[in-house]
Amino acid sequence: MIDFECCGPVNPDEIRDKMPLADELSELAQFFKVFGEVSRIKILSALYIRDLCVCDLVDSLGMNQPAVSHQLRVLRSARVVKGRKEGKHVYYSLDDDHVRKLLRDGLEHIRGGCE
Amino acid sequence: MIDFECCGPVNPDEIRDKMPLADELSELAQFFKVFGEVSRIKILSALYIRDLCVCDLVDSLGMNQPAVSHQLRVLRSARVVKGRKEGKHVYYSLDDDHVRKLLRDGLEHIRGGCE
DNA sequence: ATAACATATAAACATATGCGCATGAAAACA
DNA sequence: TGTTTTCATGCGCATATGTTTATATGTTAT
Repeated sequence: MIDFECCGPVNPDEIRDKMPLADELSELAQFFKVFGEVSRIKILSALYIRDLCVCDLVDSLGMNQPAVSHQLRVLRSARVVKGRKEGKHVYYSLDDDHVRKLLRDGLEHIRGGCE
Repeated sequence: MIDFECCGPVNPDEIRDKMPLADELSELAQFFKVFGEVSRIKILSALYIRDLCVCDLVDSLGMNQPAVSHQLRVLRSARVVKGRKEGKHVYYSLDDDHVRKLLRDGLEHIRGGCE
């Protein structure tokens, strides 16, 4: 009877009660997922340097224009970047300092920051 | 001729030079990707409360045992959690305060933290 | 040693997602 | 108005990844 009955002094209900709501967890995962793709990280790290229009991103990153647009759409939906129209161009920028901070912290961490 | 020639006063080389190395970007994306899945976020948010063994996680989260083990493997590989063996059980915990901080910041953000 | 339990792993399947191609929409300019 | 430019979107394909089922590994207790 492989039933995996539990064991320790832990009450499952106690854990569940202390955890964030299911909706919040979904949203949180969705938020992190946006940062978890190389092409999007590339775009974000470029926008970290300065605001750029789509064609700038295409030229700087060596990606297809539709690919850039597609990922920008994902980033926009997640409110990670925002775009402003200037004439023919649409200039994109990181949405807020929170995003900036997250990118900086992430880099620090993988660069072997303090543990 | 759909060529998407560029435009602004931006030198593509300048952007590329200022960006992190390709390897770092890959690693960074990989790191964030680990947090970008509901099942993993669930596990992490449970471990945020206290160290737990696999069967505790199974009971608390209502996930399959192999599913939990599988995701723990991913988390372990990314050095996001670590496990210590105690008798029959393997107790898992968040790897370091960096992870803890990231989870807290993420939650703050999606809960409509200051912008 | 055998049985029971805790965890890890393997294989198969379903789903999600990124990319490339073609096209569409909107704006600037002739 | 027609053309060019810039960007967005829809579709199809290939791949990656999560979940489930079944099984293997390892540990404790009888």
